Amino acid sequence: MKTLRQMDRGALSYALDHAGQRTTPQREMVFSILLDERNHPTADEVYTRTKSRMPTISMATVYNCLEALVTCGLVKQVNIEREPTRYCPNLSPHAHFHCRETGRVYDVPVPEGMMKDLVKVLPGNYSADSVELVFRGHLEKGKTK
Amino acid sequence: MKTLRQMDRGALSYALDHAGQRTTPQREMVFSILLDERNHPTADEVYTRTKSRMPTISMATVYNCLEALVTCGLVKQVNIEREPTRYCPNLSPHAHFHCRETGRVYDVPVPEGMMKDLVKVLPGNYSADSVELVFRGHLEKGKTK
DNA sequence: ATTTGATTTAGAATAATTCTAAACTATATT
DNA sequence: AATATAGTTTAGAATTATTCTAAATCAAAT
Repeated sequence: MKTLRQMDRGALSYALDHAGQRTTPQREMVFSILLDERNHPTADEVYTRTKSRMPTISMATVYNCLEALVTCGLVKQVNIEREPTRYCPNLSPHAHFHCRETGRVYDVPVPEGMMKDLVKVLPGNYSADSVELVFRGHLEKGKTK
Repeated sequence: MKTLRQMDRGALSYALDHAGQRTTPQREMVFSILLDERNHPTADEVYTRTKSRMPTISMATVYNCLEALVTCGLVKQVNIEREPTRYCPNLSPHAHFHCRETGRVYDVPVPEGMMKDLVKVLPGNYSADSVELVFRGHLEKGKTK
C-alpha cells in the first residue's frame, strides 16, 4: 500500500484536529507506514521505512509524528523490557506476546470484557485507566504464527 | 533493619550458589537494601541507599549485584514505560499498579491461579513462561496506600 | 502581504545501562 | 602455606534510545 486509505486519512485528520494538532504529510506518511506493516516497529524501523518514501524526513520528525499519533490516541506505545519502544496501531483490546527467540512481538486478541475484568483485582482506592498484559516465551515449532 | 536475616541470608547463598555465583558482601548488602524497603527502587536509588552503608561500592557493582539477584531468581525487574528499571524482591505472583501522579509502583496481590489462567488466552502454539500485568492510573484520595 | 504559531530539521545533549580493563578477593591446587 | 585460577569489584569510557535546541520552513489567520 502506497498511501493512506480514505478512511484512515479521515480518522487521522479528525484525531489530530481533536488534539489541536495539524495534519502534515509527515504524520500521514508515518501513520501509513504503521498501518501498512503491523509488526510493532521501533522508531528506528519506522524511520528507515519512512525515509525510503520520503527521503528528507528526519529522525526527530519521526519521533514527533509518533508522539503526535500517540497523543491523539491512534497509536499505542509498547514497551517490553528495556528494548526500544515499539508502536502499535491496533486499538482493539489485546495483549502482547514477546518471543524470546526472535524478539518479535505479537498481538493477542483477548475475550470481550477480559481487560475490564482484570481491573477487579485492584483494591477499591486504585483507579486504573490502562491495563497492560504481556506474555513472554516462545512459539512452538511448526507454526510460525 | 541493618543486616540480612538468617533466613534471607540462607536463601541468598543457596540461590547464588545454585546459579554458580558467589555470595559477596556487596550482593548481601544490595539484597538487604531491597528487602528492607520494598518500594521498587531504581538502580540509582539502590546505589544511594547502599552507598550510605558501604561507601566504597560503585554503580557498576550495584548493577552487577542486581543482575546476579535477578539471574538467580530472587529479584524481579519491573519495567514501566520508558522509566528506569525497578527492582522487586516479591516472588509471589502479583500485578503492578503505576500511579501517574506520584510515579510510585505498588504490588497488587492477585487471586491464586489467576496468572496461570491468563495464559489460556494464548493460541495453542504460544508457550509463555512469564506473565506481566501492569495497571496505570491513580490512587483515590483518602487512603494513601 | 504580513504576522503568528506550529512543524520540521540537523545536530547536540541527556541519561540509563553496558562495556572494558585493571585491581582485588576468594577458592582450589600444589 | 604458597601459588594459580577464576570470579568479582571498581572507575571511567562507551553505547544508545530518546529528548532538547534553535534555526528554517510552512500554513493558517489577520
